Amino acid sequence: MPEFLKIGEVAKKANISVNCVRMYEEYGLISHVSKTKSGFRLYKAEVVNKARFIKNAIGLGFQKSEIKELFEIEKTTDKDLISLTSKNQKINEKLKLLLQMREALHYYLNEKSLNENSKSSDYIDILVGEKPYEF
Amino acid sequence: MPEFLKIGEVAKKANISVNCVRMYEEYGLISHVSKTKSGFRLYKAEVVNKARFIKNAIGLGFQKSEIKELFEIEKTTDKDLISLTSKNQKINEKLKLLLQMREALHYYLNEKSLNENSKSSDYIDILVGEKPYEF
DNA sequence: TTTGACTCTGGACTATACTCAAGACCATAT
DNA sequence: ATATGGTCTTGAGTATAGTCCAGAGTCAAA
Repeated sequence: MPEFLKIGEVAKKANISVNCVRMYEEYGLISHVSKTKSGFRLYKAEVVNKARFIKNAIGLGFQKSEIKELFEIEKTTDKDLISLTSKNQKINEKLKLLLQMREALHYYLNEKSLNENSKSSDYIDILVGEKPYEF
Repeated sequence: MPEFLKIGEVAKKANISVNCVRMYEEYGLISHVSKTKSGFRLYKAEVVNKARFIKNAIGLGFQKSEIKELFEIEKTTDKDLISLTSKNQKINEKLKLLLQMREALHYYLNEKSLNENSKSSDYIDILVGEKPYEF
């Protein structure tokens, strides 16, 4: 007999608010398996991972509509692989920018503290992509 | 004699709206070097990169306040390396999630289309991090 | 010198993703 | 049985990052 979770437990485990869980459900990103006779939502344990993922993806600038699309990819026909590769492209663009940011921080944390000759403007240049980081 | 850009040129090159450039400036993320006697803002060419970066960073879920902090890192004393490493941590978390998303998509794009035995639920499991992707 | 494109300031409006509050019901430990 | 805390629905309010508009001034080419 599977143990179901009430909304508060899901919220706590996913580290989001109860209202937020309801919002995600309202938007069709997650769903409950059943309700108690008194109307309490009951969720499968997997929902916690999904909810946490949604929160993280939103923190990465994805919109709920995009996240919904990601969840529905398994239902896509072979024909709309275009939208799939466009998502992959978007992810790669985000990755590229994050790596650029990380390189700039690493430059600042390592090189600058060791090398007095490094100009402080180099950091910003690497950060915004004006100067590639390569050493 | 350096060529300065008017706000419309910055906006066009950075692929954002004129209003957006003004918002970024108002928030202290960018600034103009001078104004024409008639009051038109004049920007250095580098501002374009910075504006594009700001837009991208916002698309990655960073807030303008965080981006401002990133820009001000060069002014930080050696003492607040804590906040620096926390930023690095945040970037690494975002990278991890993006890689997870990319792996799920790759799984869907490659494995699933070739292997009829792959379950469609595997994709979601990899996507939300319930099942690591490793092959 | 007039036309059309650009810029200025200021303020209202929008979209997205929440948060908070009210009033009522449910669950359970003491 | 009752107090405490969780949950329900509905609806209003908030934060962030913008967009849009009005009315006025500016610039440059025809």
